[in-house]
Amino acid sequence: MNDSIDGNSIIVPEVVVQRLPHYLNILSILQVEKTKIVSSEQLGYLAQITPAQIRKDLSYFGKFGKQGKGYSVNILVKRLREILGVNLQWEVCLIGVGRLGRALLSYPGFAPEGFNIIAAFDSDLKQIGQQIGKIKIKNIVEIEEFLQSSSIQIAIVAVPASVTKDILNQLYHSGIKAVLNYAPFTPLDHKDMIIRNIDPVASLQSLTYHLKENN
Amino acid sequence: MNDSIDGNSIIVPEVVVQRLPHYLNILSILQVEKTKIVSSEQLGYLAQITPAQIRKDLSYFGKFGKQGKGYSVNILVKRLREILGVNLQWEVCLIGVGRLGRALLSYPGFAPEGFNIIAAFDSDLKQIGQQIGKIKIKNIVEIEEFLQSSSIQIAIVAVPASVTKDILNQLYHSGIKAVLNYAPFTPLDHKDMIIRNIDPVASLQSLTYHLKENN
DNA sequence: ACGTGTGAACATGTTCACAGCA
DNA sequence: TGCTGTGAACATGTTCACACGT
Repeated sequence: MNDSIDGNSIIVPEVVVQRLPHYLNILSILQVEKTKIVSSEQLGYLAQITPAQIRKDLSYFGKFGKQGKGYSVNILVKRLREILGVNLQWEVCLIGVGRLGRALLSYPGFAPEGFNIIAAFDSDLKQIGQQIGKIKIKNIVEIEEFLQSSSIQIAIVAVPASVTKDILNQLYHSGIKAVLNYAPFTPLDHKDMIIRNIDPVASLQSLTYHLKENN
Repeated sequence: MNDSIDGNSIIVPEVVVQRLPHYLNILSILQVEKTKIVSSEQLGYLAQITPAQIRKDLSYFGKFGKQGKGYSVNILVKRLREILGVNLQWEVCLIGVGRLGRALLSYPGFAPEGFNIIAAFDSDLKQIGQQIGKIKIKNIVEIEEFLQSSSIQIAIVAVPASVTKDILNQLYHSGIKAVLNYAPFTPLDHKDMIIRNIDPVASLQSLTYHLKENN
């Protein structure tokens, strides 16, 4: 119906892709706990997702389960890691080395998952040339040249909102294919460049909507 | 059909609520630029949302537009701020004062939007008692008592994954109604407590799925 | 007997297309 | 005329329910 082995014939809904890291996360914990087999029922309970949805989601990528038994945790972890590309190492560049950018540079959660920040850029002359850990901050004007002689496909953007649009344009023209954007944004869609936004203030604002409602 | 003035009779889809901060963001910029009137067409272009969707989204809350003209930027900003509750001040507590927690404590983006971190908790004895800016870090075991004698409804959680579940339980029993969770999570649903997750690694992993696909 | 994998039923969310008002 | 507001059409996503393999 679908297939994971030959070139994907069926389009996997984006929502499904975004749930996979969550499944993988829980499965990795089960793996550490030496759990061998898990049913969609149990996994659903842990992930707070209906068992039917889990089975449906996984079915986009193949048949991983054993009828009457459940899923092998090891096999499912292995396959999900392959599917997500998490088994690979990814080089990432960081744009913007302000307060937030620096926190991201020293965030210890990226490297163990295969995301390695190998270059950082800023437009502030006071920052440029500084050394942070192994990385020397480069001038943003050099980015296009730098990216064209590298294989970096992912950028983490932590610049002020006012320049985000220009930066995203620049990244697009430099061949960046995926962006994790921390700026409160105006993401004019670029085909072939995927953007994920992280905006804590927007998240808080959608929370207060509900708080306000029931008082 | 719906109404915003009397007690809400129609349930607003969650996706709609989550788009409102984005609209507000763009409208605020227009306001600074002294734009008086905006059509759903223009707003849609800026927000990368179809005009029909914008009109539909707004229609859940009332009729803000003028036929043949468009929307008054000022009025729409004012109303959206009221709808989201962003016109109010919100007291927030922070759980976990590690690397990430400290970055959040000094993040300058919360206060201007009415989100004020007024207390911080940790379980690490080396942290407890320390002063960061105006805040003295308290022992996590005091949190239930503290929250019961306060009106804080929102918590920002920045603790290790392994203790997230316990913390969320504790917050729930202390009457917290909304959580911004930075931990890679296992959010066993608590009714009457809304959780928004921020997980940069999960976001990156759903990005690599697409990068891996076309190579 | 048990739990997966999946078409079909259902629910939710988006877009269309146009009536109605300034 | 121009653009909103909205029912109806359409598209996407979720759940049901059961056939099938072990």
